[in-house]
Amino acid sequence: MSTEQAAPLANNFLRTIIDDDLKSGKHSGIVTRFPPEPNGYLHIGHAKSICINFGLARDFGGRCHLRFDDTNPAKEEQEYIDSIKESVRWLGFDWGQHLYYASDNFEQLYQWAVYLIEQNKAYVEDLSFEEIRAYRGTLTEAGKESPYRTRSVEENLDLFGRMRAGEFPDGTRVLRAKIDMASPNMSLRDPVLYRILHTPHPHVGDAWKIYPMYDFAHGQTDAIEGITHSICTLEFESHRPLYEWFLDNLPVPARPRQYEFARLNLTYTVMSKRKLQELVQLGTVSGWDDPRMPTLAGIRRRGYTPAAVRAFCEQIGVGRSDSWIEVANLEECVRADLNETAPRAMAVLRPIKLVIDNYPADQVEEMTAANHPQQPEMGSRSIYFSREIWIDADDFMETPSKGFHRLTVGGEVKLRSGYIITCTGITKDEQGNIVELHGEYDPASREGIHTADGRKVKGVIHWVSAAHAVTAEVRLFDRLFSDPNPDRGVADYKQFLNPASVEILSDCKLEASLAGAGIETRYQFERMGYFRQDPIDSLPGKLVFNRIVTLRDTWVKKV
RNA sequence: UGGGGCGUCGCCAAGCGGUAAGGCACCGGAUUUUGAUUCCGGCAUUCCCAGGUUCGAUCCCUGGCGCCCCAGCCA
Repeated sequence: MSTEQAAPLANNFLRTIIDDDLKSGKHSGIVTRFPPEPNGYLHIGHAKSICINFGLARDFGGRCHLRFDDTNPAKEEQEYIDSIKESVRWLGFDWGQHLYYASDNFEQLYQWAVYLIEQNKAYVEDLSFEEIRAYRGTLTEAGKESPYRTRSVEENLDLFGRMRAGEFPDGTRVLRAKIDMASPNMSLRDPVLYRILHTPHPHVGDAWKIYPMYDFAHGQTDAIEGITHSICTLEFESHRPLYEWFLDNLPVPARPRQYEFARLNLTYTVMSKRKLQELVQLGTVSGWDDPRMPTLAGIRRRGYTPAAVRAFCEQIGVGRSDSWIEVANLEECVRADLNETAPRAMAVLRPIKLVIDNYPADQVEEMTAANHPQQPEMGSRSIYFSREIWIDADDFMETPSKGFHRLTVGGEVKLRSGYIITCTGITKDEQGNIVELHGEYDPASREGIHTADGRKVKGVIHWVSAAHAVTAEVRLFDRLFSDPNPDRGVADYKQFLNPASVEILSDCKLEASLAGAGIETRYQFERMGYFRQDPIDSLPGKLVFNRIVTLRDTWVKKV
């Protein structure tokens, strides 16, 4: 009898490796880590890494650390440390007590550097930045050994100690590992271990004047924390031999392994921190949390749910081949989640008035509308019907195109949760613009979409009673770029910016129940998409809703 | 043309020598007071190409082709 898991997880190469390690007894449990450098805001690509690392730990009964890879104080700030923690928590993951900083290991790393010097495996380099580069050789030519490579252990120890003491200015010396200047792998040509930086550090203050490089810190930190599987992106693959060299040549307490996966690329967006930063600085977007940004702060503000982002990461899988995921995939995950959980409501975005001439001017009816058509347990709410209502301009066409089955003069349409109405005429101003529509309702049509004579009305549109409507601003977002791959080629990615990536509608008419909308509640404005109040700009007296994502629309595609 | 990787449906992705999972997209059709949802059905005789090994190859071998990464005192 086998005792297999009820819900088999999608397989991927990392799970296979872990499965094997657990079965062979190499490890009795796994420890992973998510190691961001606090030099910016996290984006959807980081979400993939977070889901992989925390997800693997969860699925295999291990643990995942949150570790700040803070080895370069010149780029790091407390603000980023805070935002990263917040984003990881928002995504739904918990590192428990396991919050670490690479910088908390600076003393140990320093001692290990001294150890390497004593083993004659590291030396202090006096060559300039330019000279080091020249000596390094090229991809096809071996490098040359530095004249300082043969310094005595004593001199190296003395110089390195003085580097730490702050005796030398920035850039004047570095500590290098003595490996192989002729290695075909560039990262093994005597890599720099430490550089002098008289810069205060966001976590350890001004305790240090020298800081370890990523390569000298990462693997050793993994070993100190007991990480079993150190998972990073593909571009670090060529660093793996160096990662292992340090573990082989230092008295580290454990032997972690590095594995690489393909980073996430999304169509219609740029992911590089540098470019996102530029968009913020140029004012192209309102900030790191602009709802159009692929940052976690941005999609969070827009209204994407953590569950949807997690589902997306699960769905795209993990592999080693460079991939470009279509944004439609992400959007579909958001719809799938919101369709289940979002209560329905009606909102008219581009209002046009419809006067129902045969409805008493002083009458108001209270009608009941289900909050979710497939989930009666979500209850219902009251909406009001009166003589004058708002309908969406897009739902009326004076000269309808073929296939249009919304309102047109002489045509009839069902008002969702209301009556069937017929449009009897249009009132226009001198310029010929439509001022208002006129119509008549069928008192016997509250239920269903059949007319008194048994015909079936094809169109159902949303509406809001003019006397009861709440006015709000609604922001509609589109993709930031109009090209599927703005990052491609040498051309400036900014030329692909979508000039219409945001549309602000300031006179939208919402049903009264929305006036008390909670800031966290996501609604489906029927037929218009999913919306939520902007957590920053929406105020009690001035409602502002963001459109999170549209509904699928098979009609616009046919037009 | 140094080294390291990758190449399975439009986009992802399982597959690990035994005769191509799944998701998204797309195309039908049903249900529907959201042109939404849901539901049913369709969607790779073929796995970059060419040889080879084998009874049998997407999986092994050889040779091509294409793409990505590496020459920061960034991570």
